[in-house]
Amino acid sequence: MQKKIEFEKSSVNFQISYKENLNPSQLEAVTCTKGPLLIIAGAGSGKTRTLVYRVARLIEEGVSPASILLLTFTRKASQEMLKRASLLLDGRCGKVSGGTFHSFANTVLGKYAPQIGYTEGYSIIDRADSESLIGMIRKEISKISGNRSFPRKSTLANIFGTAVNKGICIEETVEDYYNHLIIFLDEIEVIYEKYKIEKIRHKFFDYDDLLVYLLRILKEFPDIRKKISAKYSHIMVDEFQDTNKIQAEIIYFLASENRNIMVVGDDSQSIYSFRGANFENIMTFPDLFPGTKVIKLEENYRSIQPILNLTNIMISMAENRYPKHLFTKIKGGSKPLLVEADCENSQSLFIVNEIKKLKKTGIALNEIAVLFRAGFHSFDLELELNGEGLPFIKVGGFRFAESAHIKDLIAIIKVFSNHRDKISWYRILLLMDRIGQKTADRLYKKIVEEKSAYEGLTALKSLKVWTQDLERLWNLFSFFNANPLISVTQTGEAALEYYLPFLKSKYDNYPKRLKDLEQLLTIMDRFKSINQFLADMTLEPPNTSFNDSFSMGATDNNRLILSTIHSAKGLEWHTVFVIWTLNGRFPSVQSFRQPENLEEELRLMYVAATRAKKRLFFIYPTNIYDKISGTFLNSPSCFLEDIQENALEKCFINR
DNA sequence: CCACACTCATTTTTT
DNA sequence: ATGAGTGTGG
Repeated sequence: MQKKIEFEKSSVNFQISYKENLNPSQLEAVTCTKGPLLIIAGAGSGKTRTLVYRVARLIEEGVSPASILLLTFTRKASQEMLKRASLLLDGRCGKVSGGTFHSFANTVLGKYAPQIGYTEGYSIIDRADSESLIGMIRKEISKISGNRSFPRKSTLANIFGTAVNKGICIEETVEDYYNHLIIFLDEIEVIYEKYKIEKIRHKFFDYDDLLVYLLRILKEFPDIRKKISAKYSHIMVDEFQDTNKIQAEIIYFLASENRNIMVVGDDSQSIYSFRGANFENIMTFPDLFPGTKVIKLEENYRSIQPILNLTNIMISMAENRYPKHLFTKIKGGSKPLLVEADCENSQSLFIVNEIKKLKKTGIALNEIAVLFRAGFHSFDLELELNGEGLPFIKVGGFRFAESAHIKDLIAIIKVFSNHRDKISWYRILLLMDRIGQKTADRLYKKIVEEKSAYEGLTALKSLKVWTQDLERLWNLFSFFNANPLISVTQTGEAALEYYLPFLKSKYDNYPKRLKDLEQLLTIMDRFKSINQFLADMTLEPPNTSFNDSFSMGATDNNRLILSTIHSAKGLEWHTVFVIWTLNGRFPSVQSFRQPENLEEELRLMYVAATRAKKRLFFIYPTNIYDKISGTFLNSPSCFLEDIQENALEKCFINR
């Protein structure tokens, strides 16, 4: 300690006064810039602040920005941090390499994919694409079909994802997590093998592949590993509790040369185990990197004490591996409130009412959030908010990029970029009249024989099925062909012109969808190349749906936030409403079966509660009929029911 | 071979 | 409310 202070005084003159802006633990985390470091950061303990200051500190110490790697959960998070660091220090911070594991993998693979046989580039497929590919294989295989209970393509995708992310085989996955499907094990395995082959044939990477292949390159090519890991002298990983085994291994190899690796996480906030995240990663980190220094951040700067009292009780119900006790210096405030409503609509009305009251006391709408377990939980509330003219923005749940019309338009652009893309061709062809499965199949086979989409389409001209739709598509591609230098947006505009008739005939709410597509065109404006746009769309799809019936123009950023809890990670608001805290819904009925699932639900509730700065409400409707169990759900979430009145106030409301 | 209408089962969370 | 499978008619 003594030494460090002298060092700070003598050798470098820092622009920023770290000591005045950070508490002792934070300061230690920021100034310890050599060797492996594990930060256990409780909710609201200034984790982001610490990362931001550490970036600035490293740069002030003379580390080149490009050799700092900041891996975060979403790209928005890293951009936000680097922006804050830039404000703190200067523009150099913006040059730090930052992003998600997936986008980082994409950058590396862009350079080294030829090493693993992907010589002519690749496309990244999102979840929906990978499901359609699986669906095609599934159809071929299930001539045995007629069996209704054969798993759907989405279930199959889940099984495959779980297997990869947990690093276990299909058999084990089915046994452990999908035991009711064990009778189909053979078929599932066949489909999986075919899926892998198809991906390679089409040069597709799904989300998991990005990580898998990155790891493979790091593992199997020591010279490349050396090069990459030497490049990044300092690595920081945020939300480490939500990384999986593959990601932990990637970290291990990336840090192999310099060993200046800092990971930040909170085992109590691990909420992604369904995706293979393993908070054991936090526990085993010190074994992976001997000599790891562990620092705990326990002072909470976000919430008032009454909220912390409650969340401390909640998390004490979990098996806590790194025990911590959060405290705050923020005084006063009122106890969290648990509200029973007699039906879903009175739950919504209660919230609308409270929001109106808060507005009157001067709280901005964007300082208020309503959080829920699943995307559809907010439907009734959305109607009510629309009726009241309260503007809101919804984050999480159904995604903009996954809606059919967006995917349709993107499919056109995709086959332009990669004319072998089977998934997209099917999408485009099946839109057309008189073309179904079989014809699409035939046409696709002919198209891939040619060198480009344009030539492929030209080759179809002689066929009987040549229709007006195909003629129009051919026109579009000959336009692309004749104008190779048009911008991304111009490409999109031309594609939209082609697509418009389909949009009109397919959807009766087409003006609304057209607005989405126009929105997409403005997004495209930011990109220099089509491939960059496509990669970005899949790696970081816009996560809000434009529920803009009441967008109200200019007040854009002053809107109420509706969000899934997963999407609310890391954020905070003055007031938080958690809805549907009904036993059987949250925790969900399914999670009662396995204790570890139940525990994850508890952590999820903990994450929701710790988002609140000043006021916290839990609301649940009663008398909800549950089809699965055939009973009526009436009690509050078991995570809240037994908490005493001195930590949680309770009340009832009726319409 | 395709379109359309009907049935049954199914509902998290996301890069 | 939505998707996937089935059956029928063009």
